[in-house]
Amino acid sequence: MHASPPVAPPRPSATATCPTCRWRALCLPAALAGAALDDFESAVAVRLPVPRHARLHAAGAPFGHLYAVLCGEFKTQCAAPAGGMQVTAVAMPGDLLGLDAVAGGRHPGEAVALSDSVVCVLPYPALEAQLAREPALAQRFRLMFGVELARRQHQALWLGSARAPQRLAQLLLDLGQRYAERGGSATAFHLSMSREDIAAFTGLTVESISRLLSAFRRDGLLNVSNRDIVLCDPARLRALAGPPALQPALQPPFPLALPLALPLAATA
Amino acid sequence: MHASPPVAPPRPSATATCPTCRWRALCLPAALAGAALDDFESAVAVRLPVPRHARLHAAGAPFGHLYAVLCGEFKTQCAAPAGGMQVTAVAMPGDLLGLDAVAGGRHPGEAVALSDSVVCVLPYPALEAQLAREPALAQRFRLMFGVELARRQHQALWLGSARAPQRLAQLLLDLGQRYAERGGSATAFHLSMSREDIAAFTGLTVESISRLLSAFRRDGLLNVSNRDIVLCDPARLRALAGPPALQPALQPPFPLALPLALPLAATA
DNA sequence: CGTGAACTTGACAGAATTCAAAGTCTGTGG
DNA sequence: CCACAGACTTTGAATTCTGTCAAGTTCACG
Repeated sequence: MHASPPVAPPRPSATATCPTCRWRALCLPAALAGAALDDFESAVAVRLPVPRHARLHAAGAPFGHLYAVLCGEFKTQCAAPAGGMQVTAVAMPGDLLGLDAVAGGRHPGEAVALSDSVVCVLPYPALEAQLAREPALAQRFRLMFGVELARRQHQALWLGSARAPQRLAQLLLDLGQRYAERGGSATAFHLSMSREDIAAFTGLTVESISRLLSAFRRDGLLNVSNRDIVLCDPARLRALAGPPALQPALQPPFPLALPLALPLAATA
Repeated sequence: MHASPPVAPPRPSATATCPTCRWRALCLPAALAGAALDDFESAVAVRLPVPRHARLHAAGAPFGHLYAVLCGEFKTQCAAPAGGMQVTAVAMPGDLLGLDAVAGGRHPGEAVALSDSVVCVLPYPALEAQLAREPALAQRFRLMFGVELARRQHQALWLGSARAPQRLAQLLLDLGQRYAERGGSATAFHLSMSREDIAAFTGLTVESISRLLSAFRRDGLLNVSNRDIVLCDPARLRALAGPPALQPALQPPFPLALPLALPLAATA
């Protein structure tokens, strides 16, 4: 039992295609259909299996492709000032990897598979060409960029202002929500991250994570055995975690009707 | 003496236009010229003065426009779980405000002017229309999105893994670098943020900031009197701060020549 | 010149890390 | 199938860092 969404097929093999992909609605080609979708499919030249613990790309590697997670999970991590690795993101099926390299021309961190995974390789120059041809695709791309940005911002929010228990609660709820979006359970799932990964993501130490999980269990908030976790009291966990990230409206792209009202409240 | 880059004109009044704008190379229309630039200029319907401490938009406000900072500085802040405000970003001339709202359809936080400022209001629907017509503009937009994403990621990195002195050093160096990019000094500038803002940005308390500034001064790293700061020993400060964010290559968009090499290093 | 906000400094308490050790799981090879 | 080695996880002190509380000081503005 490895794959995280319990319902997921054990290995949607490297022969999948966008038109039939289970995760298309979450992914970049969500906005496409017909010929445009076929075009996109042929631009996605390669489906690349990445075994657990293998590195999809190194830190500092030149940016050539974006990757769409087809199956499995990834972490991206950067060398932290203090010597360790800071995990900056966790990617699930449908998520895009490599957006943080668009600006710099190289990947700021490395991406490592947390479980046996498959990615779709999107050569960026080819993708850009298609973005220029397909406004709907370009819009979708901006939306996914925006989701990623909002996610990082929210992450910076709680990394900066939340204490240890809030941070862990935030992570667990976020994982659960994302599993739920993918057809799994929001309250019972398998942790693909080790305690060390969780620590590196929350900005805490392994020991703190372990202690917190024990404390949460004592308080009846969750049940955890090895890497299988059940959130028994999501409501209380949410209360503990504080305000959630505001939900990205992934479906409705943009309603074109906005009066140019310019409220300017002075706060003096 | 308010404006941050000492060289800047005191008030590039609301009559400026993109073709003559001092910050165009840093801003969205950097890639445009001629008729396309004029088109963009006419889409930027309004230049809006925002007095110090006034709010450009509220938290949770529906997303209608992006804002380009023409003059002055802004902070964006969100309500933190613990009750206070967490400052999530500082925007300077040429920067875009509101990108974090593209995905959610509403602004996750509020934007407040740190000094008397002027913004260019970009109605997002009109901008999207133009992005569809002008691939160069769209590419530039993605680049700025990417810079913002990389910035947040780097921020999350040090918020998660750095101790208090590193965090403050990181902020001061980042501010200096951005002033330098705008024609000011990287080592001597005016802090438009209050100690409270600095604390809310670094995830520390006002008292810690104050103590750290004093300690840095004792160590000969900097000189600070009120809000005027001079970084005396940038090298040592950099060493203290740890690895900097990798520099976004803002000028060269993308070299179109990338072999599809797929290295797959196992880290077992 | 006075008032209030912003900033600085000190003493103390609490939170989280560090150091240290024991316990548990996983996968390998017999 | 079982035993073993190494990695991962848990738990327990002691230490360090940062926040909290409580002054006092300086600065900006009327």
